[in-house]
Amino acid sequence: MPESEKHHIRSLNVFSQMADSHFDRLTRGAYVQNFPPMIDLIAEGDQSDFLHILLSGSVELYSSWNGRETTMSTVWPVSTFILAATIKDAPYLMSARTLEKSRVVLLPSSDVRETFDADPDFARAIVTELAQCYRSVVRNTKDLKLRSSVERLANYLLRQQKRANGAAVFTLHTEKRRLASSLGMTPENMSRALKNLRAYGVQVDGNRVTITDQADLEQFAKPSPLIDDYRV
Amino acid sequence: MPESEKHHIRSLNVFSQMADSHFDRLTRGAYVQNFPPMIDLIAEGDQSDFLHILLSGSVELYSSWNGRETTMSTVWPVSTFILAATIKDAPYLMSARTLEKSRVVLLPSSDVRETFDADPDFARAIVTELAQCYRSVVRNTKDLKLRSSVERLANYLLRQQKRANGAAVFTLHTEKRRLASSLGMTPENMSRALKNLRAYGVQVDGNRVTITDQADLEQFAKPSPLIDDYRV
DNA sequence: GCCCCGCCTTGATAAAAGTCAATCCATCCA
DNA sequence: TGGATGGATTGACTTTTATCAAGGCGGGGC
Repeated sequence: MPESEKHHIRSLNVFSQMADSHFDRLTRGAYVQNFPPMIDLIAEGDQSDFLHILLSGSVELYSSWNGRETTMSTVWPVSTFILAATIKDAPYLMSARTLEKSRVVLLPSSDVRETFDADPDFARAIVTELAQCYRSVVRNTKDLKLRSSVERLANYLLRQQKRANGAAVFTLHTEKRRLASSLGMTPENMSRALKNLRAYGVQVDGNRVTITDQADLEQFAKPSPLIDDYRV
Repeated sequence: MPESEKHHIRSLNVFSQMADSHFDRLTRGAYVQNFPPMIDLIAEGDQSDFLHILLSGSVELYSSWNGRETTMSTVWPVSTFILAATIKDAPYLMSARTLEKSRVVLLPSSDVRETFDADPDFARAIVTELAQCYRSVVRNTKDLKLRSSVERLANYLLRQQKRANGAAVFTLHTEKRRLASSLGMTPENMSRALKNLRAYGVQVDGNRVTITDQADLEQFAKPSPLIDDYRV
């Protein structure tokens, strides 16, 4: 694994505080790989042999049941994914596929668990990361159970807008069909939901979104820090 | 805090492996309290000053938004709840209320975090517990997004049946309206869903459930270990 | 015992969301 | 350039789920 990329990974919260010696040992067993788009990295049910770290590109986590499929979340660089399975040494609950050409680091799960036991700073970072993941899923459950699909979409747009520094015009970085799936609706329903939001000052052209009436949209969406603020 | 109850708590996975000295220090700052039914222990948004442990009774975790409310999960003794907020020193994402008369231990969050840093065995146990919680929520999300309400109910019944050692007749320990909320539906819809399941060999009388055609129900519900097996 | 209250159920209706099919449109590639 | 491909949209329709209102039923308190 190239030094420059080690450096890149080192800056992740999970690795930033740990001892050099432990980090070196952890990355010694690691390897890096490039994948084309739409390649399955992980199938749900598999044993979790590696902790994955996405260096570039993007990865979709999804799940299937009875012929249906749903997007659970999308991973952007640089971040780890499927940490819980690694920690518990249990089967993956989600599948993962690349959306674009992606570069991924694979850290043997057993090394991660050993390092966890050896390095308190690493342990602290892992547990914080895991707590963060847990809280994300809880917020997502609240979004799903307490809001209608149009409300979920409206709040998603507001969150994306915030990530774009609050600009009135911003771009969707996700295919609409995937967005629909991750928000728990069909593409058709999502298309209509976007039309409904015109009444609250939302204009969409391709993946370019313009919010013409911020106050109106917010009054409709009623964003809450306990659901929508990823920092909480 | 009485010795007998310290002993009780000690048997929890989270505390069983840690050093005696650390356990003693942790429980020194703890206190125990009895609560009547339907008392709010925690309001979402509050700062997480204590890690809670339920000794007896039962506690409902719920969330609200825009005048709506949903049950997130029900806690049975003996277990901790709202661990992630304690670890992250962040506001609670869920509220908690007693359902019955309940006995609860309160451990100051700062003590928990200090002990985490001091005791590697405790750290290991906490991270395992947290990973378990995370995976529970992920499974719940899959249940919500991939299944219809009748399918969720059918699989819930099969899970409860398994907990009752697979007996054909078993009891629901949750009020139906709460069950409906936790499965993401209205009480009316749940009442009809139960009627629908008669066609697959489910008979319900009060909170007494009889499964007359196991194979038929399973063929309909299609339970999956990656959604329904809490051990995975 | 009897009344009240809260939960559960049922029916009628409405709203939300999904399905199916057709069309539009941009992009990629031969 | 032009055809093929796949996503996005739209319309018509069905299914699922929620809402509102009315009864039924059972347990607790007087």
